[in-house]
Amino acid sequence: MDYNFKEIEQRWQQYWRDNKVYSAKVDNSRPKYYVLDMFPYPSGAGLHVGHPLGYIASDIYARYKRQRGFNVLHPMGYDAYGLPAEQYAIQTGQHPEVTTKKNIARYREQLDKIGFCFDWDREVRTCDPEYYKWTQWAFLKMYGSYYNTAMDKACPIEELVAHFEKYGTTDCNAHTNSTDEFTADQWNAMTKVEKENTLMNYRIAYRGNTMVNWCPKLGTVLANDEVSEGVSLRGGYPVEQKLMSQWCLRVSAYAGRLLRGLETVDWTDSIKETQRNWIGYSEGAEMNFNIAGTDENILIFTTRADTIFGVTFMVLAPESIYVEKVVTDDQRAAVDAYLDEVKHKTERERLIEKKVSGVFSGSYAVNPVTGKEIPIYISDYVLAGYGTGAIMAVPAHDSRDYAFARHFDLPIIPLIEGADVSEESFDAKDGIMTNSSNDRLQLNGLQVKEAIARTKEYIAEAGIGRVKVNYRLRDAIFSRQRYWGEPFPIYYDEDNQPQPVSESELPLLLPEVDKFLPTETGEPPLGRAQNWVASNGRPLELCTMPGFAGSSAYYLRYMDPHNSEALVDKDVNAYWRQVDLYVGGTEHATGHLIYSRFWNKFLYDYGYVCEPEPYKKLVNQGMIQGRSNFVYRIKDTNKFVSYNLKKDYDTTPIHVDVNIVSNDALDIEKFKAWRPEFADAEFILENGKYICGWAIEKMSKSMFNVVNPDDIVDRYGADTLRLYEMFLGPVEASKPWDTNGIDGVNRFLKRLWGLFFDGDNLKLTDEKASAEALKSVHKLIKKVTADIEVFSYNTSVAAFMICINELSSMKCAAREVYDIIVRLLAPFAPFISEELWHVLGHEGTVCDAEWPVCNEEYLKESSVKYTVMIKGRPRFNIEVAAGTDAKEVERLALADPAAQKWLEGGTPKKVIVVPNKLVNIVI
RNA sequence: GCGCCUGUGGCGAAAUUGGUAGACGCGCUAGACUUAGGAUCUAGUAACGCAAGUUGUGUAGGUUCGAGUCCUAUCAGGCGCACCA
Repeated sequence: MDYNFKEIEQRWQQYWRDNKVYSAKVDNSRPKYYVLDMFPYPSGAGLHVGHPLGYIASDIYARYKRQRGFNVLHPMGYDAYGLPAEQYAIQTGQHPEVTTKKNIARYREQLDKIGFCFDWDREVRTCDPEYYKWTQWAFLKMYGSYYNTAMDKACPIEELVAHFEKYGTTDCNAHTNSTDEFTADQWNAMTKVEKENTLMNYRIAYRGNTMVNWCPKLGTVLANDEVSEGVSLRGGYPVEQKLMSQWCLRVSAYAGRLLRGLETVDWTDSIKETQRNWIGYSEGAEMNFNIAGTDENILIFTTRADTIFGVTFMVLAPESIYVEKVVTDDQRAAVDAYLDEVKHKTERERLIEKKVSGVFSGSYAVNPVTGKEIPIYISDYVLAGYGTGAIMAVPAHDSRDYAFARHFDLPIIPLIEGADVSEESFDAKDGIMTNSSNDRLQLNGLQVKEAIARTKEYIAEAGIGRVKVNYRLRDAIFSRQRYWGEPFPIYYDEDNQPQPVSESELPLLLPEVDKFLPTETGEPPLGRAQNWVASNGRPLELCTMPGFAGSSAYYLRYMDPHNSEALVDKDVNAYWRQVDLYVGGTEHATGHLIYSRFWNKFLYDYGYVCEPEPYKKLVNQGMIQGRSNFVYRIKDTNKFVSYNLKKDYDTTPIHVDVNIVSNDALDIEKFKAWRPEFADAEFILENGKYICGWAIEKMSKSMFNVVNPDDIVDRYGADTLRLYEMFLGPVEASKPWDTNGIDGVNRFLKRLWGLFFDGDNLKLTDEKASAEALKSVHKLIKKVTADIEVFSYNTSVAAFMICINELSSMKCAAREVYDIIVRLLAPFAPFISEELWHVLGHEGTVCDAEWPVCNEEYLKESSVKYTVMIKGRPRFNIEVAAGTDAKEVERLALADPAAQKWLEGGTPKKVIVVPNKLVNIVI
């Protein structure tokens, strides 16, 4: 009986499905373990061989944990809302739901073949109303909340209203982007609309006028993490800045907690660092600069308070609210011209040009420490969105201020001893202060760090500002002018004010539309829907939510996917708690992984979930690149020359489908059939073969290097695919796919099979295993157990191969040995393990087979080999009884004739004995 | 510019964390078997050298009896952030 993987895999796949082998249930008597993969967007192209890499890695871990007695939750679902299905719908008229369903079916088929232990009863789809009901529910909760900065958590907005009614904004600890202040009387005198508008400055989900990344080609706004270098990540279309009224999430209120939370999770340093960068903590001070001749102040933020004596001018962002207050009549025309110019530049142009521009406002500000008057400029090198949108410029110690000062010929005052600012600014926070003392504040002679601290103290004492922490993280823009997304549970009342749809009306279903394009009047596609009104007849919001909405809390829904009363039941959540192991790509470092943590923390604030962080450990699988093959056509002919002969000809490399190449040798017949123009191609061969060239490139259709996992499964079986993907290298590393090496692992499985069967007969016996065989297999237990814990699967697979080779050469047929091997192999190659598990006479399924324990007794050696090093090289070996002490080993080594030959009768300078390893003799 | 990561055979990669560098697999070479096949098995395979030996982990130093591993500098590649005050 040969290893018939096709038959085995089909049979067990069916069995697992029929018997719901991988279904998980809450069981308080057993410890839980939650293994999660980032769920895929079901694209039309299907899976290629790179996609399952992470799934295989997590599947191995999930199966391993189960064998170790954990109650494992390992679900899978689909991130089903997204742009590609909608773009496809626009082109073809095909409803995105139809496309999505079709793609999901295809994904499921591909995933099933690979033998994952997903609990499919828990599948979620973000576009399913039963699912997005809870996305909408969370949005309503955020709408009904504000961020209490004293308690450092979200609280009901009603509490804020009560505070306003009693005290106005006095002692109000609420996160806001508004600087407005009002008394209780003023609040109480406000109209309903005014109150609503004011509250929008506090809600966690709010409607705000913000500068957004507008992508005209896609007809929608994009989040910061969906834009890179001025173009959209999806599609690569140009993106411009535009002031728009949009739904936003007050993610910035959580910046501090998102930052601190990173210390409590087990993620790689690089991804934590990426998040830290994105959150952008900076500690500094806010200071008020009086506008000369008025009682108005300009608030600035600086991390270099110590440089206050070197401030020679101020700069406002063009969008700054202060601009209007400082423009004088004679500068009005110049300022307007500049603002106009800036507005017409896209962010991309601004970045590319990088030339100094700006305009004088006409006004002066008073330096609060020196009392000196300094000019106020307006320039786009200051960003409205960071800090206060206004800076104090210190050209001597900031390169951007320096460039500006040079351009406008403004004074440059050095403040650090020995700093040469004739050619460039001195930006380092290092040195001794100078030129920095007056009767109010003395910094001269201090180190920069001391000066910063001293200045901060002074600012507080003198009441001209305060110590302030600033974050780069901005609020998330939550509206998309698109069809294929979650509708907002929001309608607009008679005053055109947004109002929440009642929770009892959720889910608010996505309506049908005739076309998936904006309306003639430029409204989002939902504007085409008939009867798109709330139960009270008022019009509903036309935007939909962005992609990250549905993926932010999906891991919670898996815990309790069919609950119609709650996102997740409290007791159920208290059992599964959080994801213990999360596996996915690094591309979500600043998107999904931030939003999801934010969303989780918000739910945590209300006690809906019991853990402040959603993902305890994170493993980032690497990308699998493609390995392209090339043929070389001799110019102006239809003749192709083999790789190693091409240097004699003038050739053009042409991508050739990797599926008609094997070990870099071209299948000429298939090549001729591949494309009509190659039908009568001629070849110059080497050794009777046509050898192709190769290169590592991204796996993509256009490079003809896409390898489909289905093809591999058909040819070698899922177990071989799984083992090979793991054998390629560390899970975290990016590496090229090269089908060439797959024979090696396939051979391993065949050999294993061959150890069980001799023809149709079972070869195994109940004989006692030899000490040698036991040693080999217990070494394997030790190695594989240690490797799995650190995701070093490639070395595990190697260890299996070594063990099988050893058992094979010692002709071991002892059942007890193979019983252990099957248990160990089960997470890696579940199909063949399942089959062999039953061949060994076991009942049940191998995924419940107990994980074997290494018995160190078997590994003990009676004697130990020491390598003797002389002059830094291994020279000979000695063998001594196990447990011989170091002194004795040294004596034996020196007594050896070989050592004597090197020593030539002398004595060694030094002898080092490393226990059980080596003796180093220094002469 | 700031921050993080990675450099080891023809290729993918190992190295018990400071102890015989290159495990394991691919490829390659030779051989065996065979109704030539993209099957199986055996042996070899870092480089130089007939050999004893010598040299080898991007480069240059350093610490150490001993460095792929630790320290300093430097080069190359990748990733993240970026007029962030």
